[in-house]
Amino acid sequence: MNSKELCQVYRCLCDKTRLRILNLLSDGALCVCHLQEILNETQVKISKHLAYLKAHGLVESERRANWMIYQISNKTHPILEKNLKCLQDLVSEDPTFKNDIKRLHAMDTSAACCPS
Amino acid sequence: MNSKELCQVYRCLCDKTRLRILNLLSDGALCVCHLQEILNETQVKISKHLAYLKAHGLVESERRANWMIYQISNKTHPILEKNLKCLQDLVSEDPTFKNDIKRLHAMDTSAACCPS
DNA sequence: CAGGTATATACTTTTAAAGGAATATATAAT
DNA sequence: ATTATATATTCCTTTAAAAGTATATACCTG
Repeated sequence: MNSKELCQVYRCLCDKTRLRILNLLSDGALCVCHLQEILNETQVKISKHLAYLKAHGLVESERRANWMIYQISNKTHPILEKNLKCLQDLVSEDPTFKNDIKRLHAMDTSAACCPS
Repeated sequence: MNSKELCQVYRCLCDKTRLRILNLLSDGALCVCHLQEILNETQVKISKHLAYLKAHGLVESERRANWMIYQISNKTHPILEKNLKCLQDLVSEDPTFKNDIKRLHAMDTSAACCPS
């Protein structure tokens, strides 16, 4: 990874919505509608941020029937991995991140869209 | 540190010039003119990026006669420290960072502006 | 094929910030 | 006081990207 790619990773990380998405995906794969529900944001907003993360290699997507399942890319660079771990460390400090995870775990995962 | 502050740290990190500056300052305090010389960028550009980093608490400055000496803030948050360490790890991978450090070490530090 | 659901894209407006040119400020030297 | 040097600030133009509205696409069901 060179300096330009590194900047791009940081650009991906410097938006709160994207940090919340990455935080949730660090816990496991999720479909758009679940992210939308947990973050309580519009479909467009979530979708565009996911597109941004995907365009820069931070996440991958896979279609499952009507749903698109997103997950942290399994080809991530050490730098990104370290940053995602930093993010985990911060979860306990920030109410937003903390609450997102709480809502995720409280969520009904029996729906058709849920990755098994 | 909350999610908003975290985003701001990443915003500080998502510019190549600022990463180069932080990389150099990780090695020790430097005046503006030295940064300018090593990065081979205009005075305004360096000065504005330093102002940005200072405004967001990543660096501190101190006047020494005609010169302003900048250094990594000694009140940095663990998250930032981890990221700066990541940056160090990357130095060997990226020619720009590598070369900057090389130029720094080759530099004559006997000038009046040099922090002792 | 028609209709519904989930997601993506296009278009527009607004905002942050990057970079350059010119100018201002602070200190030092004479 | 004047001049020189180092650095900061202001003004301007341009660009990236965020958010919203509307529309398009993909897949499923009947």
